[in-house]
Amino acid sequence: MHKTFDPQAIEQAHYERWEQAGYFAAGKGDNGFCIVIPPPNVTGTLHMGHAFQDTIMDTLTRYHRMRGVPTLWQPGTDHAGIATQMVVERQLNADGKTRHDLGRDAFVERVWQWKESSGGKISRQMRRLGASVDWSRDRFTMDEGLSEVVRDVFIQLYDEGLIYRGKRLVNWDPVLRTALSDLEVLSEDEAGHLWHFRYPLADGSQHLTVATTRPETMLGDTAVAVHPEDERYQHLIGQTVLLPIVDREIPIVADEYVDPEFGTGCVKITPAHDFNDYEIGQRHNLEMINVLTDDARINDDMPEAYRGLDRFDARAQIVEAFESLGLLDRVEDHTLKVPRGDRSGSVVEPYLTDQWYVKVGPLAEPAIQAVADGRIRFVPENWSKTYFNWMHNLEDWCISRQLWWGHRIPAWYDESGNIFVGSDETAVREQHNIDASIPLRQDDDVLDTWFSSALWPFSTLGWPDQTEAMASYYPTSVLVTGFDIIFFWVARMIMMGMKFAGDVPFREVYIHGLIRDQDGQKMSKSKGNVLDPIDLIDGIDLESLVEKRTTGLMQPHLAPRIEKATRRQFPEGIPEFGTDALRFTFASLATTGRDVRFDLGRIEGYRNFCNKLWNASRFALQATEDTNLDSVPENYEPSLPERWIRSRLNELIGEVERQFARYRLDLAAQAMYEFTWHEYCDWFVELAKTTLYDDQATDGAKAGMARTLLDVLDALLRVLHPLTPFITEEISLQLAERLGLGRETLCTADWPAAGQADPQAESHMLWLQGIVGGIRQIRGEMDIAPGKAVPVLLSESTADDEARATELRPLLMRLANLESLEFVQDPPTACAVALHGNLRVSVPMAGLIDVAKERERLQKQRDKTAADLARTEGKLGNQNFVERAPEAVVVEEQRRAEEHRSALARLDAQIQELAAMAD
RNA sequence: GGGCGAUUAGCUCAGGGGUAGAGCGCCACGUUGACAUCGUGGAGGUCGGUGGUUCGAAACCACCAUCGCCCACCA
Repeated sequence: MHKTFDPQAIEQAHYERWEQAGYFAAGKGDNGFCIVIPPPNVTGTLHMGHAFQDTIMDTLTRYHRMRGVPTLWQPGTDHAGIATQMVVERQLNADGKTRHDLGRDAFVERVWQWKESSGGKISRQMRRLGASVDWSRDRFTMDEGLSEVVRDVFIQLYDEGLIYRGKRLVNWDPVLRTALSDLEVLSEDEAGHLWHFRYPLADGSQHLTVATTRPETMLGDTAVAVHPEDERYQHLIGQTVLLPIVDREIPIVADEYVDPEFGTGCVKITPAHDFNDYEIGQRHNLEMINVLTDDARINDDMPEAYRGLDRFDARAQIVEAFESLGLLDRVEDHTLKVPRGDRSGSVVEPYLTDQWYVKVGPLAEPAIQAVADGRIRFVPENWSKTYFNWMHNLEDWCISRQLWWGHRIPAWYDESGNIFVGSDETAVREQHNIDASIPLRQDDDVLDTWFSSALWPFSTLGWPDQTEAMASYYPTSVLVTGFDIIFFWVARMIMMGMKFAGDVPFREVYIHGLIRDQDGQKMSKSKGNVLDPIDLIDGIDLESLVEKRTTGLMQPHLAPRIEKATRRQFPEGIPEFGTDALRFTFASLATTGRDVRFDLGRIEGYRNFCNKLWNASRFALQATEDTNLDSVPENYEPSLPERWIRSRLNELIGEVERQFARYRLDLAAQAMYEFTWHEYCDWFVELAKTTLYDDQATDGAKAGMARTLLDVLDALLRVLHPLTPFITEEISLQLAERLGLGRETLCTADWPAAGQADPQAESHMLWLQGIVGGIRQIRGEMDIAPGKAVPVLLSESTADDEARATELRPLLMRLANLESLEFVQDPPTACAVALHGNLRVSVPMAGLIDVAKERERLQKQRDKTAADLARTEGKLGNQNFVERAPEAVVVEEQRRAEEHRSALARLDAQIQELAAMAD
C-alpha cells in the first residue's frame, strides 16, 4: 500500500467494476427500500446541491442494501421545459436565428439533439460521486413510457373534470411569451413610483385622484373604486368619471377591498391587468379591456398614439400626457413588489388568455390528510407546517405553457372550437366519431414540467402496469429534497400519487438545507462563488478555476471582481480531496433544518481522516503480514484491549444505526470519525503494538491480536462504506483476501451486527486511559521529551488498582513510555504527581522536573479543584437541593465533594512539601 | 401582515434540566518501526438580552434584540 491515500488511483476503476457487476440493480422482494431521485435537468451539470443530496441518498441506499433489504435507488432526468428550451434558443440566437425560423418540428428536433449530446454529463458526474443508482432503470421524463403516463393522467383528470380549460388572468412572461404558474413568479421589492392622476367626473364638477404604480394600464380602466364607508367619496358612488386620453365613461364603484388609508383612497380598476382588479371586476360586472399584446406592447385596440409601444415607453408617454393635460397631481417615490418570471427575469404581466388548469381542491384534501395522520412524515417535522399552510391556500394550477419543448397537451380542436381530449388524433376521432374529412388541430401548448415530475415516483416504477417494481417499492421509502421545491414538487407528487397510484408516494420526506459558500452566500454564477463538486474531488489549478468562474457570465463586467476574489481565496487553486472526503464532509454538515456553509477547512480535515484510515489499515495489514491468523488457539481469551475495542465497535454500530434511522448523518459521521481516529487509531493500534511487537508474546496471543485488529477493521470498513465507498472498498478487497473472506465487494457485504457491550473492559480501559493521561500530562507540561522514558511510582492504591496495574503493566509501560513502574508505600517528595481517584501517580524529579514549574502546575490544579469543590459544597449546602433533587443526584454530588476534598488535601500537602523542599 | 429558523470557543457547527463539546485555527514540545494529510500536551466560552418556571436553566416558558428564509392582493 502507498504511504498516502490516493483517491484518483482507485475511484473510477471501482465504480466501473460495481456498475458492470450489477451491484446496484434493484433487489427483488417485498418491503423494499426505495428512493427516487429528484430528476436533475437532463442537460444540466452537477452542482453542490446535487452532490450533497446525492451523498445523502447514496448513503441511505448503500446502508439499506448492506442490511439485506431489497433496495432501489431510481435514477432519471427531467426535460426541464423552459430551462432547456431557453438554452437551445440562446444557441440559435448566437447564430442570428430564432426558434420561429426553424419551425416547431425542427426546433424540437434540435432540442433532442442537444439532449443527446449533452445529456450524459450529469450521469457521468453522478458516477464520480459513487452514486449507487440502478442505471439499467434510468428514465427520462420525455421518454416514450413516461410520456404515455402523462397523457393517461391528463385524460383521466380531464374526464373527471379535474382538468379544465379557461380564460382567466394568468401570470404572463412577455419575454418567453408563455403563461407561468404562481410558483414561477418571484416578487421582490423594487424602487418605483406612485403616480397620482386626476380623473375628472363625467359631469365636469370636480375630479378624483387615483394612485397607480403602473400608469400604462389606465388605458384599460373600467372603473374607479372607493371604500363603501369612506365619507369623502360616498356621495360619488354610482357616478361616473371620464377616463382621460381614452375618453371612456367609467363608473365609481364601492368595494371593501379599497383601503381608505392608502394613497387617496381611490383606486383605478383594470380588470384585465391586475389580479385584484379582476376580482373587483367580477363582483361589479365590469368590462375587461386588454391593452397589451403578448410581448407587452400596447395593442391595436388602444388609442393610436400608443399602439405598438413597449409597456415602459407607453408608461412614460402616458405620464407625460397626464402632465400636459394638467391631470398629474404628483409623483411619489414608492417601493413595490415587482413580479418577475423566475427564468427570464422579465416583469410578469397579469394577462387574459386561455389556459389549462388542474382543479386542485379535490386532490389536495387527501394529500393534506396523509400528512396530518402521519402516513407521510416530514423530517424535520416543522416543514409539515409549511406544507399545510400552502395546501390550505391552493389556487388552481395553470399547467399549460406556450413552449415547444415538453409534453404536448393531448387535446384537439375542430373548427368550431370544440375540445376533444385523447391519447392521439386517431383515438380522438374514434372515440368521438369524427370523420377523417373534418380537420382537427392539436393544442399548441405543452405541459408545465412539474406535471410530469408530479408523476415521477410511480411513472418510473412502471405504473400503470402492475410491475414488480411497483409491488416492491411503491410507496417509496423516503424523498430527499430541498425545501425550495416542497410546493413545486413534493405537494404535487403527494396529490398525484394518492390519486393515481392509490397510496402516498413516499413515507418520509427528508428536507435538507441549502449549500452556501463559506460566507453564507448562495452560490451563483453571477456571484462567482460557485464550487464544482468535481473540482473538489480532482482538484483544480488557480488559472483554470478563474477561467471557469469568469467565462459565460451573464454580466461580463463582474469578471474582474470575481477573478480578484477567487485569486484571494484560492491562491493555490483547490487541491485534490477525493470523493470520499467530499461525501464525508457533506454528511458531517447534514444537520437538520439549517443551511450549510461549505467550508474548505472541513473537507481538508476529512481528507486527512481518509488518510488516517488508510494508514491504520496499512499498519494492520503490514504488522500482521507474517502472522498465521488460523493459529488462534481454540480457548483463546481476548486481551483487555481486544475486548474493549469490540465493545466500542458494538457501540459504534448501534449509534450509527440509530442516527441513520433519524437521518442524522452528521452524528453518524461524527461517531465514525471518533471511533476510527480516537479509539481504533489512537488507542487500539497502539495497544496492539504491545503484543505484536513483543518478542515474549506467544504466537497464540499474537495471532489473536492480529485477528482482532483485522476483524475490527473489517467491521469498521463496512460501517464506513455507505459514507466513503471508495476507500473502504479498496482497503476491504485487500483485507478480505487476507482474512480469506472470498468477498468481491463491500457494496453488497453484510452490515455488521452489533454485539454486546463489555462494561468491565470499558471500565478497565478508562482506568488505563486515566493513568496514561495523567503521566502524559506531566510529560507535556514539564516538557519532558516524548522519547525520554520516565520512572513511575504508584501509591495509595487499592487492591483493584494493583490488580489492574499488574495486568495492564506492559500497556502502561508502552503507552506512557515508562522506564519503570513500581508500587511504593511512601513516594519521595520530589515528584511530579497525578491523582487518579485515590491512586497517586508519581514521577520522580531527579533531572526531569523543575520544582517551581511543578508547584505552579499543581497550584493550577488545586485552584480548579477548589473551585469545583466550592460549587459542589454550595449545592449540598442548599437545603432545597438536598430535599428536592432526586436522591441519585444528591449522592453523586456528595461523592464528587468527597473526591474533591481528598484531592484538594493531597494537592495542598504536595505543594507544601515542594515548597519546603525549595527552601 | 402572517409563519419558520438562527444566535454556544477566533472560525464552522453539534448538544441539551444536574461540572460546557467536536473539527479547524492557535501555543508548546516532538525525525518513537501506519500516518508530519502525524503524535502528545495546552490555552480559549458568565451558551444574544431581560424576566419567569425549577432545589437547579445554556437547555423549558414569555418578552425583547439582531440576522436570515418562506408565504400574503395594498393600488
